[in-house]
Amino acid sequence: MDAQEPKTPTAWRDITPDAARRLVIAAVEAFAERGYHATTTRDIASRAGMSPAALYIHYKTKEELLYQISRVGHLLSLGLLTEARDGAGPPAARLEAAVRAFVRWHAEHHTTGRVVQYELGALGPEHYAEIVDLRRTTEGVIRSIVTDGVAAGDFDVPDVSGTTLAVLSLCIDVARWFNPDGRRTPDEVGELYAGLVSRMVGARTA
Amino acid sequence: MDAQEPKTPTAWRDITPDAARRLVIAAVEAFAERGYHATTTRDIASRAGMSPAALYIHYKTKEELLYQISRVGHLLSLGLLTEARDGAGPPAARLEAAVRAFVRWHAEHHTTGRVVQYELGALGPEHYAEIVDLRRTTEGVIRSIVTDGVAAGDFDVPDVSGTTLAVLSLCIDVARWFNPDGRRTPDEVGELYAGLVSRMVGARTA
DNA sequence: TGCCGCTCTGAGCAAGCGCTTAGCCCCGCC
DNA sequence: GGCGGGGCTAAGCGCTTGCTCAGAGCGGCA
Repeated sequence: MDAQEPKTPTAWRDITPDAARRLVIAAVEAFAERGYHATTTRDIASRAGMSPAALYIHYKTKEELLYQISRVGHLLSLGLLTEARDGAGPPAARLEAAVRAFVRWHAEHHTTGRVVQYELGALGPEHYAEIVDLRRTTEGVIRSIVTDGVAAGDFDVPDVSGTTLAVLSLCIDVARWFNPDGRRTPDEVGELYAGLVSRMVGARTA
Repeated sequence: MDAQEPKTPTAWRDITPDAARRLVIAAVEAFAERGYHATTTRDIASRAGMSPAALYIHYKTKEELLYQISRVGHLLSLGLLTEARDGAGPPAARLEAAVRAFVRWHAEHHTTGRVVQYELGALGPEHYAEIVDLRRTTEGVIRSIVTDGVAAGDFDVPDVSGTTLAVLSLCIDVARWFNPDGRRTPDEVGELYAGLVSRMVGARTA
């Protein structure tokens, strides 16, 4: 377990002050490992190298920590997706690029991904609603690429809505099973999944 | 919410005595709704219509309840899968049957499925090890069908291991997003997914 | 009728939870 | 050189948690 050096994932680079950033990183690790409800504020604080009370100087509640992680995580992955959608090239290439980037992110940041994808039920009602909205947007981005492909005659998709759901679901679940000590690198998983998704939408082999 | 009649899912039919069965069903609902750690023994007991203390007559701990649910759930879905694998017909048909059954089960019993698939981290070490073993077996069943298809020249799968993982992942994640009030019935999702998986493995169109 | 054993309850214990408070340290500014 | 305020800690409050225990109710058997 000593391979886990205390690197700062790029996601949290611009959180200040330093203590606040250490707290989010500690919270991500703890939430991903044990789940939100099984994680104590004492655990988060001690991982960040401070006393339990110090947490409350930077965050009002434990839930607010989860909310920040969830918000930033969703915005980042949504950004990757929109970038791919707005890129150049035919729908097939853009869908592959989107899947590659999305999957790569969920593998690379699989701890954050786990929190983002599987702990949102612990959010308070208004934060939950906000996150659900982001998720709907995310789904919309993939759907639009699929729709483009169908319209262009490049894809063969009988059920656009269902297939979109399945593609998104497949990519999201990477955060659950990905193991950095496993056989595949994030890039390799992204490549594999891009190919699988191409087949799912019946993309014309160029 | 009154559409939720207190039916007895077939999975728990043969648990006796009656109170013990009511407790598992209550626990499945509660765990699926809020997660294992956010569920209190008082909540489970009151859903089952009894006092908190009564739970401990039938189960030693709250974790044992989770273990029973996890064990039975894994065995049931594993049974469906092996049945499909050992059925008649070419690999393509058997893979489709497996996916159809597995997905249908995870949609129909999506509450149980959620607990089975997403709460196993809360199991104690020895129970966890036992469940992980069942999961390896499950993966092996799908892999063997894929391998059969490749050997028969019916599938085009560059990466058997990775594709198997993706297929399993896709099916499992149904438990997370499936909504019984949504547009799709379990049968429809099973059908959709069987088609998508066929494409993923590059099955020869019969 | 008397007794046993199974099921269940009311009351409650020890531990751990999220979070608060009072006060200390220390750095920058006048 | 004094002081104000942000960052931090030790202590602990009020509450909930998983779980226990002594005893009540009751059906079946002798």
